[in-house]
Amino acid sequence: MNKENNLSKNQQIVFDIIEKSREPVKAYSILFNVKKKGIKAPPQVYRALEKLIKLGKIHKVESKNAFVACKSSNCEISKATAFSICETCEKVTEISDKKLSKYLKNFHDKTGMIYKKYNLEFYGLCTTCKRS
Amino acid sequence: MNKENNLSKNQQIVFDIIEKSREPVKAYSILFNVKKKGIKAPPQVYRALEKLIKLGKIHKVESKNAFVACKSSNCEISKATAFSICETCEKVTEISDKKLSKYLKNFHDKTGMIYKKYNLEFYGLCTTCKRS
DNA sequence: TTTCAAATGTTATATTATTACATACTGTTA
DNA sequence: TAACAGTATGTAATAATATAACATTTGAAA
Ligand SMILES: [Zn+2]
Ligand SMILES: [Zn+2]
Ligand SMILES: [Zn+2]
Ligand SMILES: [Zn+2]
Repeated sequence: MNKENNLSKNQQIVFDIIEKSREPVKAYSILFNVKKKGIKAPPQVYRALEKLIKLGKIHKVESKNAFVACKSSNCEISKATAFSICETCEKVTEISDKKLSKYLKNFHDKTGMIYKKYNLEFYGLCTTCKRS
Repeated sequence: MNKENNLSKNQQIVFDIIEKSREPVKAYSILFNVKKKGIKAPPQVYRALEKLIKLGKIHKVESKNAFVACKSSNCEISKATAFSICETCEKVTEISDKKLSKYLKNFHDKTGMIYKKYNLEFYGLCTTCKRS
């Protein structure tokens, strides 16, 4: 365990990769990149990912099977995630919008189901790609 | 082509499976179920799925890698999808809530990105599982 | 009837994720 | 300290999901 932040060795290694990346990282890309650090097999990566998600340090972008570090300091444990995804350049940005999250946290459907978590993914054109 | 609805043979076969199911269906479960109808290989299923999604006849539940028939008559071509997913029984329901979809269609982030599409997945406890 | 786009058939392979089991490390408590 | 529980690690094998590539067929329209 790393005393600073409670991450184990493998968890820290995996987190560092994701945190440094400017784009969502795929599990096998992580695996490839950490071979030199002694992580050799998929389960080691997937376990670290699972824990990091539980801790809210990273999120999975479901439609891309890829992982991003949490950029929104207020989602300690990630129960409410929103992303914008550019369909052209594939850039992914975490949306932290108080109003949006409030709206969605308070949303109830007709059936009376209890919502504990949500994930929202917007697809479109980022400002850079819009211009070109 | 089936004149009734513009679906090709394979598309119709795949759609029928999904439509009849009370739960989201996985691609390889479809494949298994259509072997008897002459569809033998993954690409045949994935192509049909892709087309059906484009047509808005089905949606992919991203966090489950599974497919459901569209229940909301107003999403002809599916650019705005929302689901509720029970974490206990895995039941998935398409949410059609005018206010919600209006809110999300009009949502804009700070960056000025243009949104063309979204997918929202709520996780929680359905009314049945809540009781037990 | 030529033509073109869409759909199909087929083989192989790529990518993503989990199972299963053995071992080691960590902190807590008897 | 010794025993214990919970967490983390290492490793091999395999399951599950998805796509590439290429040949062929079909169907509607010009
Ligand atoms: Zn976050
Ligand atoms: Zn872009
Ligand atoms: Zn729908
Ligand atoms: Zn349920």
